[in-house]
Amino acid sequence: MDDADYVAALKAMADENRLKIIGLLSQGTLCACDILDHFDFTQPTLSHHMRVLADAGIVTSYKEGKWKHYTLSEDFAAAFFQQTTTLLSSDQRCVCELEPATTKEG
Amino acid sequence: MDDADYVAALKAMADENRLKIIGLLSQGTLCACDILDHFDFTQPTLSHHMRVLADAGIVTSYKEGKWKHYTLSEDFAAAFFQQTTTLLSSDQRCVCELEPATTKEG
DNA sequence: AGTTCATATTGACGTTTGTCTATATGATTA
DNA sequence: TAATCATATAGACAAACGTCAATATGAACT
Repeated sequence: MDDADYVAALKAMADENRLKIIGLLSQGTLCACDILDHFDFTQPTLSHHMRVLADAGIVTSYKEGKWKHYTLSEDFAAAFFQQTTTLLSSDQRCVCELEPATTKEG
Repeated sequence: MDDADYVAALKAMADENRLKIIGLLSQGTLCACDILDHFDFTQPTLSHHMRVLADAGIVTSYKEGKWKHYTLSEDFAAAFFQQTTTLLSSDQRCVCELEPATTKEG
């Protein structure tokens, strides 16, 4: 997980509902239908949120017939902790020195 | 740091430039003018970013004459790590059970 | 008192984001 | 084959967001 991945993960986590989804999945694999039961928003909204979390590398999924099961990515927690440690530790190299000053292409 | 504070912190961190500011400040206190030297954006943009970080409880500041110095909040790192641990640990209570289902008033 | 410097505030603008309704797609069942 | 169920996609919309130029405010200096 490099700095860009860390920012992407933070952006994905920086939504109340997506954070709750992550918390649910930390307890174990769930299908979309089970996840949806925990919220008041519509199915397309959930589909959108799961897409955001998957694109950020936070969750992975597999199909089982009609059902799609989601689970937290295997190495996400460790990588996120490691990046957070790097960011907040005063004896690490400054994160601004690890990236070129140029703007990333969108 | 409760769940709402954690979401607020994540939102504040979920910007590439603000994340770099946090990284800079993890090395020690800096005045706004020194922070600005590390970036290409304008002074009002920095002021806005610092406001966001301060409101999220990530940085604190003090004035010294014309200068305003910023520093990471004393307990931010520990609190952020603690909340992250709670979120991602499979043996903790689910974060969705710690909050009522009602939408927070904006 | 006027000037310079450091920083905050205001308002505008283009972009991004969360949510919905409607619809499409794929799997299963009768 | 049609109906049902699970989920993704498309498009619209309002709100939020990052950035800028212009301006205001406060501190220090001359």
